[in-house]
Amino acid sequence: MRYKSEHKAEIHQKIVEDASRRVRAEGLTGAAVSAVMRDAGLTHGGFYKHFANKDELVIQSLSEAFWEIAEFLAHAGKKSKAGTEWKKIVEVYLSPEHCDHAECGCPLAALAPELARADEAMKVQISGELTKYRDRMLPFMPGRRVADRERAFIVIFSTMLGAVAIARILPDAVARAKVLASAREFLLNSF
Amino acid sequence: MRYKSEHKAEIHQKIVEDASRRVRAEGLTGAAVSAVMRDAGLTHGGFYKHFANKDELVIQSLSEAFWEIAEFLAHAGKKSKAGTEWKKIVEVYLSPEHCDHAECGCPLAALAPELARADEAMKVQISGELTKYRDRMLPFMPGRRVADRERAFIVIFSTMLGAVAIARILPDAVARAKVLASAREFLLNSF
DNA sequence: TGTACATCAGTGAACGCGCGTTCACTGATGTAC
DNA sequence: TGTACATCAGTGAACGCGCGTTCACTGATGTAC
Repeated sequence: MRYKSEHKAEIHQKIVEDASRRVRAEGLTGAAVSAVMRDAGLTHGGFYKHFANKDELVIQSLSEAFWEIAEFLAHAGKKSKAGTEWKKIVEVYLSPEHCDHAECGCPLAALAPELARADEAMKVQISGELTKYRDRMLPFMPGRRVADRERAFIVIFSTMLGAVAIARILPDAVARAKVLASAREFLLNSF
Repeated sequence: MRYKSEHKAEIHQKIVEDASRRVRAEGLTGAAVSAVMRDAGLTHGGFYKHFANKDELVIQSLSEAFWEIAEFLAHAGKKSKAGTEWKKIVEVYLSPEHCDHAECGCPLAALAPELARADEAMKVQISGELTKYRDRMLPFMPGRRVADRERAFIVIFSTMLGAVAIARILPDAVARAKVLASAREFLLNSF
């Protein structure tokens, strides 16, 4: 059968978005070809009409993840008045909702060490995505000079992703909330 | 053939230490049964004379990893005078050496999101190891009351593991050093 | 306007691979007699 | 003291499983004549 001209692009995007959720929820190897195709209502054989190989899907799903979270945090930031956007970003990043929903959260909190172990070709792409993410967040970071905001990005996001990563290990919701709250108070009092 | 009474325990420990390195270097699935047995000079079939299953090895290798890094940081801390131990710990944790050698470093920096995705039975054990790690570090943390030191542990280790995790993604050594230095300066000026 | 053909997203059987796990077997040594 | 047997860490072939990937095929539709 033949399809409308938009059809292929829509299916492609559906696969990428599904893979992006799976990768964040289950790890870099969590988006199996047959699983993402099944979710798109197709069979595994058609995968290679959309992607050259599995790595291409992984890269695109990471790109999607970085884009989604940057969009989400930027929107949250924009609701605050100038100079305090970073506080709002800290609050939503360190919220129980973000902690409990890795599948639509920050790929750094969900995957950072796995990204570090990716092969050379993939790492080039990943660090490119990371740079875009940082540049997107930079206008909202505290500090007057660019260098100050770059340093603020590093320490704020390090602390946030570390706190979320630790919290997610804990089985007890109260303990998780305590970790998130400690990191939030610390950061909000630090700039 | 039969072996000396210590022999089995020695081989067991060798397997665990090797698996601990592999897991930190390559991820929670990075210590394949055949690989760790080959490294111990044995064949894969003998594995089940030492462990009930693969999960048991993973848990023991994580326990080993937490123990090793706690030992290392505690020794570093003890070299400093009372009240400043945490500064020494921050320095060695955020050193390029630690960043470049995940295989003998902190399992949180190397594996945190993967630990969060472990199944229920494993997570119970892992959060137990995390608690032991925290209790081991607590005497060195800044703050007079226990609650203060607990909060200090959370924010200091969140920031440190986040910074190391981000740095390890970057292909450029200078950029990595900058991330580590930013986090170090931030923490040292925060308590 | 009607017919023959090209296109191409999607199908599903098949492949090799690495993995965790099982199991009948080996053989050096400690132990019972 | 010498012999028969039990022990048990280690061996290596074999298993099923899920994975990424390939490929001959399908069939609805656009296009050329």
